[in-house]
Amino acid sequence: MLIYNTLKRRKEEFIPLHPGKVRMYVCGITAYDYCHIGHARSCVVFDVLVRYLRSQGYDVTFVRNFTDVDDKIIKRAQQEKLTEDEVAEKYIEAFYLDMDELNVLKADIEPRATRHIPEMIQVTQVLLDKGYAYSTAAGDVYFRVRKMPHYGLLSARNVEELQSGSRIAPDEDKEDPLDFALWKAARPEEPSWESPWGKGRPGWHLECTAMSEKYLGIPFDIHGGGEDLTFPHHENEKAQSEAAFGREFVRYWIHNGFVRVDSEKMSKSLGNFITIRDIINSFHGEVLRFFLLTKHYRSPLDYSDGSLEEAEKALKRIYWAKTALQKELQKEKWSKGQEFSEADQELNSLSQKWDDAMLDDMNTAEAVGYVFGLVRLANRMLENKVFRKSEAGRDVMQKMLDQLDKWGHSLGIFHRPGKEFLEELKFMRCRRYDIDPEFVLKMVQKRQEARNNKDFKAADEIRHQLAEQGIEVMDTSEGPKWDFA
RNA sequence: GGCGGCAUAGCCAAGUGGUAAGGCAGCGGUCUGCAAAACCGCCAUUCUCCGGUUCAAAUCCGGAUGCCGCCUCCA
Repeated sequence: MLIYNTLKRRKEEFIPLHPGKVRMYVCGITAYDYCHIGHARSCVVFDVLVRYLRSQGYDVTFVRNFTDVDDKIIKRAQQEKLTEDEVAEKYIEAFYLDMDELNVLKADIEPRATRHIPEMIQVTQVLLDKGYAYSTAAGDVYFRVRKMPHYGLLSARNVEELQSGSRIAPDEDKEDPLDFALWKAARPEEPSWESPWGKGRPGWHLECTAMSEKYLGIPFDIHGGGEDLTFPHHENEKAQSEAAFGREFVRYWIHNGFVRVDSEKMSKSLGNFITIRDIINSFHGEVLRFFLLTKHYRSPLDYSDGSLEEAEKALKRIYWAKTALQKELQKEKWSKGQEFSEADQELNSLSQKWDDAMLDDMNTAEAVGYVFGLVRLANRMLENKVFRKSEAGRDVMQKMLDQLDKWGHSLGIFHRPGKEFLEELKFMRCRRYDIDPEFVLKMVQKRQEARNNKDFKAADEIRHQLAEQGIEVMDTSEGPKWDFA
């Protein structure tokens, strides 16, 4: 598999350190607020990476942390009149609920910073012993950035430029403005832990070093996160880890692109963020997940309500085909004769292309294109009566469904029973447009009565009435059905 | 100011040297009492612009313009 390594700034063949095993660490959330679509993207992207690596036969150990001690949590605790622990607990719980909606799997290990204070103190002590860190009279401990010769390699900047362009607040106690805190001396009213340097709390970057070393060992294979973490977080994490352990920290650095709104980064500080729970009020979680995968993970992704509507329609198309296949396969009698090797070959070809796309830096956008290739193939074949009724056709149909399942397993979508999912979508739409499904059903029944009486004029009137609300009535062999246009 | 990225149809979007995937919208046809879905056909001689390299460029190089990100907490 080819993976774009931020450190090298190019795609590289992914070769794990231990054959068949992948050790992967992704920076999780700071638990002080509800997750927005940007968090959703990061979580979904790395969830797909884990799923796909597993589908390729790798034994993946996936660690995703929770930052539960931090300035923002402290501030939030004061605002909400809760303890820091309660704040973290509240938003971690919310995180899990959101991830369930998005069908994001739990990581194998989900460590929290506050439960690894001794490990962090130990790393700090090693850095002090090795001369990479220094403590101040105030009880802070800082990392000596200039002592690391390759500092800046990951984020493509050099220390001189950082210095000159510095918006870094000079700190009286720091030897150098570039130095960053490993340990912060306690301030009143803030959570703190005993340490050899007095009471205090860990700096942000330290937890990832301590916990990844503990659960994965160094070096490990993949470290991921949003691209805004590249600097300073990952750069600092890398520096302190390599200084402490004296060897390479991470082999492949993977960063996902931002979600944007009106061409601007979605972020807390800009206040233009939309939370996951806002979305799933009116859109199915799977629609959001699908939308997030329709663009390559490293590109910026523009969010709008319209783009979700579009994703919903596209996803619906896939489920329609899935439902049609499932329905055909319920038959019990099948006829002999006629092969459908062309369809079979096309299916194989799509399967190959899909893997090629995923193996090339996880190109889910291209891969989704091949899913539609299958949808079109399935629909086309389903037009053929002989195909639908023959054993050979049945085998191809089953293979199509299996393929869809397999792809869906990696992408974390298309896994719902088709009919059920389409009903759920309909329900979401009713809620979004404030339409009463009972009322619609009544109208549909009324129209059917008119139709039975051959009163097509009255029937059409109801059709038009419903159409004004964006509702289509479909006359099928199983009676009338309705859905949004 | 420094560093980095992006620019493909009405919209979204894939495509890093071999002649423009896919989705949405739209148009024509089949099907239908009328529709919807589905199917068939159409929908970028061209990839922001200007130069260059090459038998061959959306893809490589140089320049211009526009947009965005990082350099401060941020997925």
